[in-house]
Parts: sequence; structure tokens; C-alpha cells
Amino acid sequence: MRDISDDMRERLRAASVIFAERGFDGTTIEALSETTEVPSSTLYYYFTGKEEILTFLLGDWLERTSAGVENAICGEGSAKERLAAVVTAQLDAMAKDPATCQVLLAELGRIDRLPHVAEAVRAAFHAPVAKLLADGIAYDHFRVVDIENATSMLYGAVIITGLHHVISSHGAVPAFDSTAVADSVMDLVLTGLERV
Amino acid sequence: MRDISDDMRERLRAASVIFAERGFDGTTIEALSETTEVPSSTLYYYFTGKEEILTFLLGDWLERTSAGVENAICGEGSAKERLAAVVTAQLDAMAKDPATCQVLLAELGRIDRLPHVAEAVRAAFHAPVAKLLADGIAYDHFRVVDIENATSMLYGAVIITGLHHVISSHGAVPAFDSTAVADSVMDLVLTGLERV
DNA sequence: TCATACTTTGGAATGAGATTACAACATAGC
DNA sequence: GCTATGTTGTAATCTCATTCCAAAGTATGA
Repeated sequence: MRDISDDMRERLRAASVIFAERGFDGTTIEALSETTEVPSSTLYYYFTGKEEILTFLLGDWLERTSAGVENAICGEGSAKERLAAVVTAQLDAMAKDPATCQVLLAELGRIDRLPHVAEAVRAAFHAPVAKLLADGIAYDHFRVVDIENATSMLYGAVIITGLHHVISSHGAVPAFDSTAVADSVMDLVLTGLERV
Repeated sequence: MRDISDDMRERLRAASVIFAERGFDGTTIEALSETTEVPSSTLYYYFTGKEEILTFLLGDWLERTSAGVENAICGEGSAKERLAAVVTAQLDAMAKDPATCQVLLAELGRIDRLPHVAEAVRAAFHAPVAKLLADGIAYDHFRVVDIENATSMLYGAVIITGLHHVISSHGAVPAFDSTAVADSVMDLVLTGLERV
């Protein structure tokens, strides 16, 4: 993949919407070319193929997401407060770029086969949660739970809830109120369903 | 789609494994034909195409899953106990047929475009959870939470945790101990992270 | 200003694979 | 045996993705 100019990066954003609407293999290079107003020969000049375009879009989004999450994880506050900040940052990234995050989740299987993207997902979604759970347990703010399972659960809860709101929003941007959803998620995660 | 004999149904199961390994569009009809030992012309006699084969496999699995879940939801016990039974049934279905459930989650985007499958997923995974949450709140066994979000969260927690174990198990059947994972999931969902 | 290197783009060629068409053969039930 | 239905091989089509190539454009430094 060659260096992508800012102009090109800008035009390519529209490609996420097409991928989200039609799925990866329902999307032809021709459709991407028309939507982005970049001729298909030019697309092939920059990218080795359709999959690399997808990789670029997801990588770009995940990089921005990671930046927000890093920021949240490094902040002040208890593990609990930082976990809330991380979840908010993740949901905020989803709300702000619903098309790309929808593609990411629609193509989970393919992503497993794209090591660069898989690693970026881990860095933006898994790792921060695992770290904060471990911190919270170590400092006695959280109960002792199975970190492996709890990490998967929290990851799943966040992305599926975000996806639900993305799909319900029919393309609005931002797709939902990330703070409100994050509050709802953290409420259940911290306190649980059961009455005390 | 024509009626599928039991013999054919049996052979087709192997197709899930190929779909899981290679993804939907990485899988050629030829590969399915070799794996299932059903000639490709015969596959086209029964199905309109590759996507209908996928629909059949997922529908078959979801039907079995729904049966188990229905059973759990109708049983004795409080909303809490029945919720645990539902989660166990869902995870058990995943553990017993890891390939099919992996395909389901790998192709989430495509499934959105297959109304029959989307509806079956709702029936097997969403609806039972939503109902039990509502019941539990109505009978004062659960705190009052936003049911829409809580349903998505629990659904996400279950499928992503199940998927994690499926992938970690590298094809073993059953892929994991569904009761143990369900206990872990229910512990967090009921009690939350926070120390009391 | 020119030469060189890189960028952009159109259009034709190639090739893989999905799907269809069709014909031959098998088999079950009547 | 007769007919409808199931089974399968082969050839023909069609839709893309991808590759090739050549003609312009453009920036840049000598």
C-alpha cells in the first residue's frame, strides 16, 4: 500500500458506507470507484486490491479509536473511573463512525485473517479492558473474577450494544449518545442485575 | 430449497467446518463438494447457491439452539434461574457445534441480509433474554435496568465469550465446558464487578 | 527550460469461480 | 415396462477482481 494523501483519505471514507450497506463481497471495485470518485485504476495504483482498501479503512478507524482509548486509560482516577472512560471512548468511536464500525463487526471472520487489523482490535478493545480489570482487582476495587471471561464479556457487551445502536440509527452521525450508552453499560457491569 | 434427506443433512455438516476455516467467499462450491462428497451439480439441484447452503446450515443449528433455549425458558424456577438456564443452553449449543457458530459470528453482516436467519437469531438469542429480564424486573428479582441495552449487553457477552472459547479450542468438540462458562458469565451479570 | 521520476487514468486482456443449461443415467412406485 | 423424480458429469455463460499497458499530467531539481 502506498502513502495515502489526505485528500485521498478523505474521499475513501465514503467507501465504508458502501461496504457497510452491501457487505465486502457485495461491494464491487466499480462501486467503490464511483462512490469515492477515484477511478478504479487509481485504486489499484494505491492498493493491492479490495481487501487492502478494507484494511486501510479499518486500520485508520482503529488507530483513532486506540488514541482515544489510550488517553482514557492513562488518565487520573480509579480503575473503575478509567474503565468507564475507556468504554466511553470505545462507544464514542463507534458513534462517530458508524459505517466503519459496522463493517468491522460484519466482517469479523475476515478480520481474523488480517493480522494487522486483528492486532489493532486487540489493542483498542481487548487489552485496555483486560488491564483495567487486573488493576481494579489488584487494588481491591473490583471483586475477584475470571479476567479472561470478564474481558470477553465486557468486550462483547460494548461492541454488540454499540452495533445495536448503530443499526437502529440508520446512518445518523453520531449514531447515538455515547455517554448515555456507556453509563448504561457501566451500571450493569459494575452493579449487576441482582437486587441487593 | 428442496427437502433435504437425513443422509444429505449429515454430509452437509462438514460444510460448516470449511466455511469456518475459509470464510464464506474464501469457500468455493468445489471445496464444499469435495468435503461433503456431494457433487456440485447435486448441490445446485438442492440449493439455489452457496448462500442458501449457508442459510440451511445456520437455520439448522439455530433451530436446535432454539429448542434448547425454549426448554430452559419454560422450566421451573425464578427469572434468575431460568436466565442462567438460557445462557447455559446458548453456550452449550455453541460448544457442541463450534464451526457453525463461528461461521454465524464471522458472517454477522451477511446474516443481517438473510431475514430468515436474522429472525432465528433473534428467537434463539435476543428474545429469551429480553423476556427474562422483563420478568425478573417485574417480579422484583432484578434491579430496574434499561432492558434494551441490557439485552444487547448480555447477548454480546454470551456470544463473544462463547466465540472466544470456540476459537481457543481449535476445533475440539465440545469446544468448552458450557456450564463452567455460563457460571462465570452469570456471576458477573448478576453481581457485577464492584465490591460491596 | 529540460529531463526524470512519479502520479493518474482509460481500456483491453486474463482468469477464477458462481451459476445455468442440458443430457444421460438411476431408481422407486405404479 | 412406464413415468416422475433424483443424481451427476460436462460445457457454456457471466460477473467480477486483478493485471497489463500506454498515454498523459506534474513536480522537481539540475
